[in-house]
Amino acid sequence: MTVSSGPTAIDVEDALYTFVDSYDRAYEAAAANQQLSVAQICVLIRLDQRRGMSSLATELGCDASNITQIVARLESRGLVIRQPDPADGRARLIARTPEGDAVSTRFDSAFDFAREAKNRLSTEERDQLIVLLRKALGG
Amino acid sequence: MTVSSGPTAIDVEDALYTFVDSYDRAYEAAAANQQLSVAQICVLIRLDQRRGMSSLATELGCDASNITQIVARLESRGLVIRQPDPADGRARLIARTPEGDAVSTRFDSAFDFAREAKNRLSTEERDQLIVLLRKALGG
DNA sequence: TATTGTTATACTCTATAACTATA
DNA sequence: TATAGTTATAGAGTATAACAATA
Repeated sequence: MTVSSGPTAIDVEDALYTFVDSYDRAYEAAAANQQLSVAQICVLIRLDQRRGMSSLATELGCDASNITQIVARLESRGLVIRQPDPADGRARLIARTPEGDAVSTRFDSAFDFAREAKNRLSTEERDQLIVLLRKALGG
Repeated sequence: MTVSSGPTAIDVEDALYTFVDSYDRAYEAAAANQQLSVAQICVLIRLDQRRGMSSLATELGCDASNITQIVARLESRGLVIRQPDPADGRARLIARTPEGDAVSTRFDSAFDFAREAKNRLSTEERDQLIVLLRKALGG
């Protein structure tokens, strides 16, 4: 009876935790790199097309009043603007300003974690990883 | 010239984002299930052995004053206690109460995301996933 | 009536700075 | 002097409730 020295020496759950934690820390660091919080970046990068607040709240899984505040801070920094929705007098369309576009682009450059992870794998390994992650997620 | 219909039809970066996002949401939901924030759970589950505040701050990558407040809230809910450190008059040792142990255990039950992910994979697939995640992380 | 968004409020997370007590 | 922890403070994230305007 011997103890395995292969990959099973550590648990999948540990490996997942380590990876997720690293991902999250890198994401937060990249946001901080642009002097933005994760919440602010999450809104900003979802504005490739202008859109309403409620769809943002739904997609991000938070209350609409939360989006109001985050957008207000982004607007006060000149990264987004609120426009009236010609099709619905109640709604506002949020759009990135040119400066908001620039910050969003710089964030994409700064967040290199996923790109680097990808680059460390061969084409076959990438396919394997996608299959395994999808299977692990179920549904 | 045909378009691939295999796993490469989606990107590794997308798969990683989806997985991490699902993991994070499940973690937060499990914490909320115990009426605790993620920050509070992060402290609570690291108290299997009693320990000082500064080591918690270092491990969690935050300021000591932050730990002071989180511990104060956990203490006010009866989940941890602050004890004097017999070996260092400046330090306090934080320990879980029996109720804190119970909440920590219930959190472990509630957070079934990683366990479920593991259970969807065969032994060989688990080994593959560990290898790929470690390689993707580099170093 | 239902929906979109805002405002007021309250609690939590978080860091910085200043502080006390001890090493 | 350096370290462990606290307190005060301020900005940000978050939800709930009440609200105005519009559909």
